[in-house]
Amino acid sequence: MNAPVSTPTSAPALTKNQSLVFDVLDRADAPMSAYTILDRLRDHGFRAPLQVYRALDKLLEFGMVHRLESLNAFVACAHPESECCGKGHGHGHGTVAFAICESCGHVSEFHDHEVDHRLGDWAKAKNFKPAKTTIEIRGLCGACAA
Amino acid sequence: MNAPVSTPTSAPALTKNQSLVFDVLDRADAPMSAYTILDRLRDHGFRAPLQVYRALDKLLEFGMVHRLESLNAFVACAHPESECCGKGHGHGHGTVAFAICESCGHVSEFHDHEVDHRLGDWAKAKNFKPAKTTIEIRGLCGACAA
DNA sequence: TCAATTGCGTTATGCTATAACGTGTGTCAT
DNA sequence: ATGACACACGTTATAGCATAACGCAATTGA
Repeated sequence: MNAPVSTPTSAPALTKNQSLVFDVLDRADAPMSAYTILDRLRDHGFRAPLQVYRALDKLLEFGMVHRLESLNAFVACAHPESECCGKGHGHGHGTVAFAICESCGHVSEFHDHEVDHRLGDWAKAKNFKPAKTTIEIRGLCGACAA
Repeated sequence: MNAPVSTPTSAPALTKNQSLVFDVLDRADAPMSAYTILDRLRDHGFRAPLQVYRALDKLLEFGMVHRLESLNAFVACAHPESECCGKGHGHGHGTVAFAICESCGHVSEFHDHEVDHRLGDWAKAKNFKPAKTTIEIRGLCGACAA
């Protein structure tokens, strides 16, 4: 009784734990640490960090969640349109960048093809084979800077 | 007897602890965690993580060391030429990017003005005020990919 | 049916980072 | 000089992030 359950709607079928973790992240308006997610899910039977980390690993693999390296925290992917962020099966659309407001915590996810291109060129010139690229801008969002 | 000691040579005068930490990083051929640095310096009287973290904080502030967010580790700045990386007093030269080999651990530090420019444009358009930008490419270096 | 795979739960542990306290030492305005 | 201040330092304790290693249950498919 622990296998993924296919939903009427979208992409890869999520297990119960994966759904719970994703829903928490998707409803959040700021990144959450694994332990914060754990606390949110105690009422649903979560007791240990591994339950969260295992779900997160899968969600990351599915491209439904991003990890913010500079925060050790996680966010739901902001543009669920089909194969969002690179691996799914489809094409994805390259590296995603994040602008993180240090005041309100809000995160904007965006993509810049030219940036991708420049970093790709550098890699090619150096014979470096990129696996995963992290771009995170920390600062103040428009609302908070005002 | 705990004040910075001015050296004949370069930039900001470092205290004993700061020098020790910097030397360890500078001699390393891969990023080091704070705790690894601590272990390297036990023989020099280091006993606690804070001794390392405090030194690192200053070295980061001086722009002599970079933190790799995706690794929770630190490297000495690769181009010590004068005011390296942004804050010193001088101008610096914008955001630095890192290519991190997941096989041999080697880190290449580089700068791409166009990438800076594009990210700056995005920020301007969104009215976002950047404070610090992280760019890290993980993958395989030329030598290891071969 | 049986082996392989995957998800799950639990306990224990390890790694990363900082809080809070007190000490000593230089600087400098008074 | 002296006292206020800033800063580096040392120590203990604790907080926060992540994974190892064990075993069980269910699904899949040869």
